Amino acid sequence: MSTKQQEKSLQTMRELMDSAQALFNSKGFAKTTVAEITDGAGYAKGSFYRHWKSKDELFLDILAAKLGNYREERARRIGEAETLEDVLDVIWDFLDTIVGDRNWSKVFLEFTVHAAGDSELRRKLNKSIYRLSNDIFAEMVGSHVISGYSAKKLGALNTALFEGFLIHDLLETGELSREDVRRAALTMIRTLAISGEASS
Amino acid sequence: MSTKQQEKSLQTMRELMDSAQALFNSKGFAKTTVAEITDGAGYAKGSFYRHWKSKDELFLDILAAKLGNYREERARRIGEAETLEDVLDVIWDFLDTIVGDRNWSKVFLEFTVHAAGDSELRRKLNKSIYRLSNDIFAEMVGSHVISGYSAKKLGALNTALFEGFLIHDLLETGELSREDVRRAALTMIRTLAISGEASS
DNA sequence: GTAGAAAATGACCAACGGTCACTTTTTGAC
DNA sequence: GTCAAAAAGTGACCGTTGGTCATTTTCTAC
Repeated sequence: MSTKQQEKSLQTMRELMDSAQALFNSKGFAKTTVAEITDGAGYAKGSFYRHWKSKDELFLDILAAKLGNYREERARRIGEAETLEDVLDVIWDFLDTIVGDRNWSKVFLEFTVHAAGDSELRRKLNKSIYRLSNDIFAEMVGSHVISGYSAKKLGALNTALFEGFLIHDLLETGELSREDVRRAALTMIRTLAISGEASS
Repeated sequence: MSTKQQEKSLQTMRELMDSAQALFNSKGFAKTTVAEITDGAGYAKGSFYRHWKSKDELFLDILAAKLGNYREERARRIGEAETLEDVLDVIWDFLDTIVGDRNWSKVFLEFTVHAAGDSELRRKLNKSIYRLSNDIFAEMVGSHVISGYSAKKLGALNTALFEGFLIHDLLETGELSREDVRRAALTMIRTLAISGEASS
């Protein structure tokens, strides 16, 4: 098995991924063409399909590369967290990391919605580590919930508020900062975890 | 000025809009082609572009038609609302109306994200009545906020939670019901409006 | 009945994601 | 060094799609 050829192949993939990432950032996922990606890295269009089955697969790879680094870090900090506030801090630091800069969060959301129309792709995305699964969330906050409210639902609500903020950000209405949302999420989760629902 | 011709033109538009709406519901916005829309109504593709500049414009028209009916109703009920709970009830009834059935809410979100990549389209969508503007929300709930928290931010948070739920729904993770989210929103808004933010 | 205007048509175009037969480069055995 | 097989790289090509436009059909006013 030729190490040198494998290395070359990996190098090409890295170059294409870098080119793609830069383009996704500036133009979004849908508006970036495969030809632009390969041109940007100095290859022909056909080369792209030696490495990925489709543009979607490339995106999943970029996503995995972007997030893989943070799993360990997160696991360690979760172990240290003692209060509900601590846990939510870790979670939101992770979410902030995911979206990084503004443009990336746009692309991220764009792809999420795009993936929803394709059950196979949707499955892969849900399986990917990006979405903080409700099970993990429940495990993390479960011991802090004293009201009897479902911990998994709390996780889903937290994710909903986060992803809703991505839309807010996307449409540039500019009312909320990331910090506003983070604090509001803490307030919501804490109230539900301690007192349960407001009676109507 | 020919009344009969105008009427015929309007009739054609209605037929095309009906065909489009059915297709959007079953296949989503992106995957529905213009040719399918015109075929479904018994016209040729070129006819479509006599009535709309693009598929995007058609969607905005459908949106306006779908929501126009509910403005009056909403205005009346808002006038009658006395407590914060009443106001949020009206707002969430309106939001429920917007998304109607599950499929339409998918399409709705799909288009929102699609529009984000085009500044002109984004402007039109934000201007459209679908997004409950934060100003209106502030006007509606302002008098019930005693904690000093910005009423406009409350509106934006409410919208974020709603739109985040659309994503949740889209990805079919199935943890939350619409009712769950509605109650969680009430809890969040009420806590922030009365007590302000949780201290961390 | 006829001229002009509006509605309807479908062949056509450019752009795109993806395919594939072909060329170039690399590798390992001799 | 030679050579054959395998991998990497190429770009012309395909099907689909949103959108255009010269042409035909239908309707209206007189």
